[in-house]
Amino acid sequence: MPVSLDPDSLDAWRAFLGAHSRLTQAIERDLEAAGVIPLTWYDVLYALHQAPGRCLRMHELADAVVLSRSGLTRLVDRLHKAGLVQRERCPEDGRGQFAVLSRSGTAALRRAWPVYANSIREHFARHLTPADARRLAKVFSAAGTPR
Amino acid sequence: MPVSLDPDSLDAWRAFLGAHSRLTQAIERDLEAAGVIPLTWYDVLYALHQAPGRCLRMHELADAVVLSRSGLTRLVDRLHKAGLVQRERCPEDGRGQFAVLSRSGTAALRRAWPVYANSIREHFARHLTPADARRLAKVFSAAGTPR
DNA sequence: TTCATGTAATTGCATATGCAACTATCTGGG
DNA sequence: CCCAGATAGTTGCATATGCAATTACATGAA
Repeated sequence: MPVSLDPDSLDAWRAFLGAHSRLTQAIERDLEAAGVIPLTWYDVLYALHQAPGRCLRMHELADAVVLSRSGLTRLVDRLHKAGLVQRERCPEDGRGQFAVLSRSGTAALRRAWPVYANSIREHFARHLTPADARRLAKVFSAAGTPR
Repeated sequence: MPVSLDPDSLDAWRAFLGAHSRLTQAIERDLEAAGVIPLTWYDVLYALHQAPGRCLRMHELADAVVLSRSGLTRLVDRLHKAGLVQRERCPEDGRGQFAVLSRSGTAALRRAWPVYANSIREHFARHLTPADARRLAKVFSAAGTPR
């Protein structure tokens, strides 16, 4: 096992970490200021929106948003309390629960989108060329995935 | 204000978020398994290590690791309790505190580095060409920074 | 000098999150 | 059928973090 790392890769990693912190803070600030749902809520609702039937099993949703099972349970609790998702028992598996995007959830997603899109463009996309964007999407889809 | 975002940039953003979650989890797991300090501790000690005199004012350190003042106060408390940093009053400003990297802190940093470097390479750098790494460092240094 | 205003850091409180333990259910081998 | 072991989800507990309030000090204008 090699013990070092080439300096450019290390620079890239450090820049990546720093950018993530700054970007999520900046975007959360914009969302908050506009009075729309926060980033983590958006991610969950978006994952449900993409899913067939606008619903997913709890563990699928946890994987989709990269959160622990327990973390997701409580996040969905909060979304449910806010009326943005419903919970449904799974008919084929008595242990299972579905999280289902509600009508209010869809509305919340739609209201947040212009703010979010703007914020992503302003803080993030603005710094990328079209080629960068494509390359970045490709590289990061693979990163962190088990070999 | 435009209301949309080109699809490639959105893909890049989503990939970026997902990659960050997966990568930090994977790397934390490796660090934990090897019995060395966690990522946030590493970041703080590294920032101190880079600084002239191996010490920084609390607010400089907070900026360096992108953490709130209160968050940093408590993180430094934990590092102090673990013996990895010392605290010192600032002679020119009675309100100020320095966080100073201790001998144990330097040792902890040195022990963690091979594990961390390996983990960064394995999970992250492995997916990048040298040109990617340079481009990425450049792009992310700017991202999230005030205009 | 003195006081109003601003800044550095810490603390109280609320929230978010993971791990481990737990409950309920499913599945397959006897 | 029945039970052992696996899996889905939730909950108790500990930790990490931000915001707002607080304390202590600094600075500059009158």
